[in-house]
Amino acid sequence: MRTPPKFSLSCRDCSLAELCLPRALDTEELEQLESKVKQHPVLARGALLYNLREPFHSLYVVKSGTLKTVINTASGEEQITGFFMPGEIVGFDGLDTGHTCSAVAIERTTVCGLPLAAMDDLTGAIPSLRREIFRLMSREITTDQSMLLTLARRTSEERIATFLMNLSERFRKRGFSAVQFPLAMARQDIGNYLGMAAETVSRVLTNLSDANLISVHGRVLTVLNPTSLALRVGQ
Amino acid sequence: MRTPPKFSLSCRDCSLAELCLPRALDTEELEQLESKVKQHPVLARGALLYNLREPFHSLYVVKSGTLKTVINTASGEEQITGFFMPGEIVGFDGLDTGHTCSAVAIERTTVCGLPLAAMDDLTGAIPSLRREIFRLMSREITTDQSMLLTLARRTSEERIATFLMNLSERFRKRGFSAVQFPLAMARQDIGNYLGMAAETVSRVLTNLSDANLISVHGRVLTVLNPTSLALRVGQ
DNA sequence: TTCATTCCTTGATCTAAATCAGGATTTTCG
DNA sequence: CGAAAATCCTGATTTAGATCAAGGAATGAA
Repeated sequence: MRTPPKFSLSCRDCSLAELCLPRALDTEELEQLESKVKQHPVLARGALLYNLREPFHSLYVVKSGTLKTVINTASGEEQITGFFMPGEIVGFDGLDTGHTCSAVAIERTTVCGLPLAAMDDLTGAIPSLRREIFRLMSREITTDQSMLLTLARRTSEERIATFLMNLSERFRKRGFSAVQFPLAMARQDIGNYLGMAAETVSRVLTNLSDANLISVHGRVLTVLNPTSLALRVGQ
Repeated sequence: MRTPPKFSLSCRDCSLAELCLPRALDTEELEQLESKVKQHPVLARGALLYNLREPFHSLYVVKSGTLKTVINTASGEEQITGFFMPGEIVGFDGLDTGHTCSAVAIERTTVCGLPLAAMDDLTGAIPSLRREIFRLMSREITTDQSMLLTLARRTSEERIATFLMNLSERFRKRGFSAVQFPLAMARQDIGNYLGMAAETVSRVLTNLSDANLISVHGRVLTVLNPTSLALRVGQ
């Protein structure tokens, strides 16, 4: 069996501003923001970016790799609340009373951060940045809520189809291919996130492959028939 | 059968500041905020506070009654994403590209609002208000995410127990009884929210009543054994 | 009050997906 | 590289909860 092409996505020389706040700021404001952005050491697979209950330190932008956010329950169980791909911001959960989940790298991942103090100052000084942060947080709320729609009373196939279409759309928005992208997370993690057993994830992916809607080679997913796949979402 | 006592919860003469931003603002700032808060006509049962896709107009605080937020899918199906009780803020979903859900009164409800322009000005002028809004939005993100935990791989009893404990805690925080409170929403709505059939909601409530953990009379729910009920959550 | 509507409960049946089990494949790392 | 570990796939069985069905309370309007 041929070795599947390994590929990874990254935003080289990224900055928080470039990646996440397109057109919201003018050049001077961008520079102000840039100057406050801190680089962060590379995260190995399994490394923590921040931990549950830790006080808020920074907002982070993923430059390359993938993070998952996890709620750890008392009994050691874990529930994944989100995956974060290059260009996406993670950390909004921590602004109230510290982080309510942990952020873990599921592969080698690089990020940069905007520290709290800088965020506090800049959002006061730059109205358009303030509005942009409000917008981004609002979008996170919307995203989480649409996830409720994905979980409640949906079949396993509908959940997987929704998940794949969602990934595709997010990669497209960030300038990557919407048709072929890495599926960095394990079946176990997908199942955990979507509220189903890993075995079921596997079965559904097999079914979708057999129906020629997708193909999966190693970590690389290809959408063969986006239209038909969208139908399986079945709103 | 005796008629159950009807009771409703309300925050009389409430203001956004008093209800939601305790201790964050000084007297002068409070007055600034107060002066911008707009009263809103009473909402009858079933009335819309705002509609899906409507541009953002205000943040609203519930003074009395209950609202639900609903995503309407193309096929006419609806998914409830949240319930909002007296003292809680609704509308954060609209700050990005307009409202992504509708807010509907499930009983006679009164609210007051903070218009966008006022929010924009005041969050610029008052750093502590800005931080408070960030905190409130962060909390909404956290709430939605913990809902994912409630929905994913939980039994129907665990979901209902979680839902009831959550309501109890929210009423307690707002100064109402944590032990006896109104269950304003229909079984159908609870089921929709928790991703289960209305019949199952009914069965689980019956089981919990039979086990003497709760009692339900009309719209009034009483928690008879909070400790045992908490165990049914099964983290 | 009475009637109509909506809401709630309970029972019987059916099904999607969990669980259990085993083997195959891929990845990791010394 | 090669062995160990992790991950993935597929089949058989079981079960929680959906669905179908019907009668009973509560609510609201006339």
